[in-house]
Amino acid sequence: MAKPSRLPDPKEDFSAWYVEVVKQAGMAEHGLAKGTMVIKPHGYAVWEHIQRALDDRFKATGHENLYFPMLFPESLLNKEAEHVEGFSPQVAVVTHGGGQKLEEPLVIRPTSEAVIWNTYANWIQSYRDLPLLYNQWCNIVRWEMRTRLFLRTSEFLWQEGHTAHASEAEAWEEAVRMQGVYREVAEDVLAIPVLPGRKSAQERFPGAVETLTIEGMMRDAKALQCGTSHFLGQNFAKAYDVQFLNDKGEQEYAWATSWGFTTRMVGAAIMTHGDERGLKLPPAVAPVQVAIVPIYRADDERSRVLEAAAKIRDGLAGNGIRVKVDDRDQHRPGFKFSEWELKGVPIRLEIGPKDVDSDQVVVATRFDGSKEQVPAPDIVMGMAARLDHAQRALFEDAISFRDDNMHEADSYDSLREGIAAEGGFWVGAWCGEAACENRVNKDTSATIRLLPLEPEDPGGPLPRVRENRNRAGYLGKGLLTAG
RNA sequence: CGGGGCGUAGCGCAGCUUGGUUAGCGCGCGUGCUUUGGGAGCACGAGGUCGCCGGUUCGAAUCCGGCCGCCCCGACCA
Repeated sequence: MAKPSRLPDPKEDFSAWYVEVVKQAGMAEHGLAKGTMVIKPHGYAVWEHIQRALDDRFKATGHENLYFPMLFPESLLNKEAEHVEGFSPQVAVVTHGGGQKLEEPLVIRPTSEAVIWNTYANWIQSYRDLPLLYNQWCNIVRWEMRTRLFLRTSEFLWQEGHTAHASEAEAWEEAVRMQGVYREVAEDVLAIPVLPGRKSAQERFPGAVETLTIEGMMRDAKALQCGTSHFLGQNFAKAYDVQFLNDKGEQEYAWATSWGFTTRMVGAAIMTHGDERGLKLPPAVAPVQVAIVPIYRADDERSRVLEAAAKIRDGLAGNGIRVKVDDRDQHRPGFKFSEWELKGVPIRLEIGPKDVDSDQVVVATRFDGSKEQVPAPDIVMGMAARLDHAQRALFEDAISFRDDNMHEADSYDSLREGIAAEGGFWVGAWCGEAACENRVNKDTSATIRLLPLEPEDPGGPLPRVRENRNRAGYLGKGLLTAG
């Protein structure tokens, strides 16, 4: 069997395991400035697949990409009261340029509502100009006190959608639609099961009327916010004076949404699917879906084996599968097996002289650790199904883990004791008062991760909500706030 | 901002208490040979402003003062 792992045991020290696996698998490393991150090719490629999955869906739902500047005058941020209060503590400010002190400091965007709505004021005059359905891919900077690779970095990559609408209903629909897109990408692409809902007032985005969220459970049974879609009402339109003439000839403030999905989700995939051997990447985002490890001794074996490997590689690549032949001479097969497992490659093919002779290939599957011999001619045709199966298996495994760690609390004591003893997600009734929310946090270190999306709708998106539907909340230990 | 840790070769570390002449070890790296079906072995070799500034001393990685930076645990947050 396998040699002892060189990674920390995720069951004993999940945090240490996470940092080590990110580094050893070649996903990312620390940058020079505090909290910054160098995203390495293996990590960036995962992000690129996430980008594509999202961007395709944005386009399909009628959005266009554009780009706004990273720098804008500090005063712009100050126009929306809650927004400035929420963000000013973590904004990086540029005070000098060209060797001189700037007359007005510039902020590095922590998010772009301010700069975008300031510009939308010029773009929107009539209801005929609406809706604006725009998105931008960019980096942003938030001066966080505590940082972790991918999960919370001072600078991170994301997309931020910013839409403007002529009616409240249309904007709300948009916010819900994009939450749905996020859920689809989280679940179908990253194989991370998420619960959709809305945030409590305290947990809302600064300046939002409602914040819709999708929440995932990581392997330490803690929650991770996986994407948010905000219904901003008319708050930003009022702050930046974005009015339009409606079809009745009246001036009206535009209705807004914004929504974001970040490089955090690379970390989320790591924390949802990894094990003591390293990553388990969902095939949909795996930079390499199939790694072929050739095994040989002498030169004649080498050429025979590599020839067979190349043939399979070409067949797989021809079917659109991301495949790589690991023909490095400086490493032996055992090393390569371990390394590809660490890097989370879903399928590994082993081809040696014996296999070439018998026209077979050994197929090793990462998610369950299985190995089997398969006739070489069947490999190419069967691979798409294997990858689909791996994708589903990761998702289903994550669902059962989450369900095993989801509980209902029927009293305050059972909630408090349950969280302390078992952690995980807890569903319980909540009176809606901030004071009670704070008390729960103080007593248990848990936060309200989400509330039902539509309280009145008995067929609403939240399962297992108690009878008093608009008073129920999912409580998960916050990933970084739990004690 | 509190608490803890660390800064010595690409990475991980020892050396520092008790100052001393060519600053070590493991991994990695280069060359060669033997190896190759679960993280190879041997030999030779390359690689260092000991975080920065100042002080003490005949002599500082080591002692003293100051500064800077990063990581980890909380509070803030995607």
